[in-house]
Amino acid sequence: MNLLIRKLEAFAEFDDDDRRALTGLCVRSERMRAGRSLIREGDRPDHVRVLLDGWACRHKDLPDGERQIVAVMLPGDICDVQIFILKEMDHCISLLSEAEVALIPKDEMQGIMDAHPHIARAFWWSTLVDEAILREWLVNIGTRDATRGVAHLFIEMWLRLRQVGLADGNSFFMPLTQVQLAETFALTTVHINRTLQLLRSDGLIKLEGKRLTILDVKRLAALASFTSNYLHLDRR
Amino acid sequence: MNLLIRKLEAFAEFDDDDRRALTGLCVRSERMRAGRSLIREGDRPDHVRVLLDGWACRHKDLPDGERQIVAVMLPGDICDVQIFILKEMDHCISLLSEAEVALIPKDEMQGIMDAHPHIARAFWWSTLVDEAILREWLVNIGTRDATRGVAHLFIEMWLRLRQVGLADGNSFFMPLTQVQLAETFALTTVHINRTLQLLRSDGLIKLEGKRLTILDVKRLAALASFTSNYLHLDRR
DNA sequence: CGATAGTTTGATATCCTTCAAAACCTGTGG
DNA sequence: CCACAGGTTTTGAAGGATATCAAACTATCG
Repeated sequence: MNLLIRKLEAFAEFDDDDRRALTGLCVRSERMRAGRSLIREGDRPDHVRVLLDGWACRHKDLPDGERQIVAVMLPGDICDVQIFILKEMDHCISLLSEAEVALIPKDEMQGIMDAHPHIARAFWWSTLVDEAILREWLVNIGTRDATRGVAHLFIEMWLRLRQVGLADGNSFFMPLTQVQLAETFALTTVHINRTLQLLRSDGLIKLEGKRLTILDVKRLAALASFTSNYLHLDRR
Repeated sequence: MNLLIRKLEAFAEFDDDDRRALTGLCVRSERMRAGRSLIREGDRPDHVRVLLDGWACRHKDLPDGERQIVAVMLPGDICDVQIFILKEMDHCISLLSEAEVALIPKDEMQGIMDAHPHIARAFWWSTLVDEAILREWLVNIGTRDATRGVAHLFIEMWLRLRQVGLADGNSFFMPLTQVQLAETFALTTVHINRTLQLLRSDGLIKLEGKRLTILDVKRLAALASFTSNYLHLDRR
C-alpha cells in the first residue's frame, strides 16, 4: 500500500477516486542506494519526489565543510509539494538509507491538485506540518540540551513512523549514524556518543545496529517534555 | 501602499485586478500596542492575519519558563496563509513593536486563492520562503557561533526590509531587545551583549536605541558567510 | 580477511552560562 | 520638571556543557 496515501490519511478523508489518483502519481519509481544525492543546492527541479520507502534528509553544506541536517524524511514524505515554484534549491536532499523514490512531473502534480481539492488540502497540511517540525527542531537545537534534544527526536521519529505503520511496537528502523545525529544537533560525534550512552544506561533506549527501541516511553517523553501537538496527527 | 502586495511582488507579477483583490483583503485592520499577543498555542484561529506595519514574532514557551523565538515577522508578512487547516496552533505569535494588523476571514482567503491563481501561487511562494528561513535559522543556532549567527540575522533582516522598501540605506528600525535576541539564539542576554559589543568594536554595526546600521556590509556578510539564495528574492 | 566506516575512550580547551550587581534608559505621575 | 519605577544594557568572576584532538576499538562488507 502506498505510504503517501497512508500518511496523508492521518489528516484527510479520501474517497476511492482520490486514492486512485494518488496511486497513479507514484507509478514511476526507482530504487536507489543509501547515500545517494537526490537534489543539490542550486538545482532547478521540475519533478516532485516522494519517498515510498527508506529515509532521506535535507541538509545544508557550509563553505567551511560543516554540514547541518535540517530535516529527516521518512517513508511517505514528499520532497516539497510545490518545489518548482522556486527558481533554485537552497539546500540538498540525500538518502540516509536505501530507498524507493517516486518522481512526479510538475504538470501531473498541478493537475491532481486542481482536480482533487481534498488532495490539495492534504498537501497543504503536509507542508504546514513540515514547517511545524522545523520549529520544534529549532527548540531541540537551541533550548534543549543534548540529552533532551535527542530524546525528543527519537520520540518524534517513533510517532511519525507509527503514523505510516512502520513502528514495530516501541522499536523501529533508525539508520542515522552518530555522525549524522551529530550533524542534526550541531554537536560533535563524541558528545552524541556520550549522550547515547547516558540514555542507554538510564534504561530509556536500546540502540543496536540500526534498530532503535524505546524502553520507557513515559520517562523518555518526560525527559524531553514532549508534546505531540506540533505533529498535528489528530484528524479534526 | 499595501506592504503585502509589495512583498509578494518580489515574486509575482500582478495585474490591477489581483492588486485590487489583495487591497480588498486588508480593509479590516487594527492598530495594536507592542507586546500584545496575537495568537496563543492551542488557539483555533479562523482568521488569517497580515502585518501591515510593525514587527511580530513566533515563539514557543516551554514548561520550564524558557522561551524560544522561532521566527521574526516583518511588515508585509502573513501569519500562515492556510492556518485554519490545522486544528490548533502549536506556537504563539506576539508583537515586537506597535503594529497594524489586518484580519482576513478564512472564507475570503479561500475565495481569493480560488479566483486568482497568481495570488495563490504567490502565497505558496511566501510559505516556501518562510520554511527556507526556518532552515537557515537552524544553521544560525546550530552551526554558527554567536557572532556569525547574529551577523547573519542582521543581514537577513536588512534584505527582507529592503524588499518592502523599509530600509533607509544600510540602516533600519530593529525593535528586538537583547533579551529577545537571546531568545532567538537560545543564548543568554549576557552573551548577546558581549556579541553585540564585539560587532560594534569591529566597526561592523551601529545599534542605538532601536535603530540598526550596518556599517560594513561586505565584511559583515563575509563574517556570516551570507548568501541570499534562501530568501528567493529573484523573480524568475 | 583486509579495508573502510562507525563507535568508544581519555585528557584538555573553549564558548557560553550563571549569579549578582551596577548603570543606564524611558516613560509616567505628581 | 523632577523623581521614581521598571525595563534594558553593561560588567566581573567563576562554573559547566560541549568541543578538540588523538587514538583504539569494533563492526561490516566486498
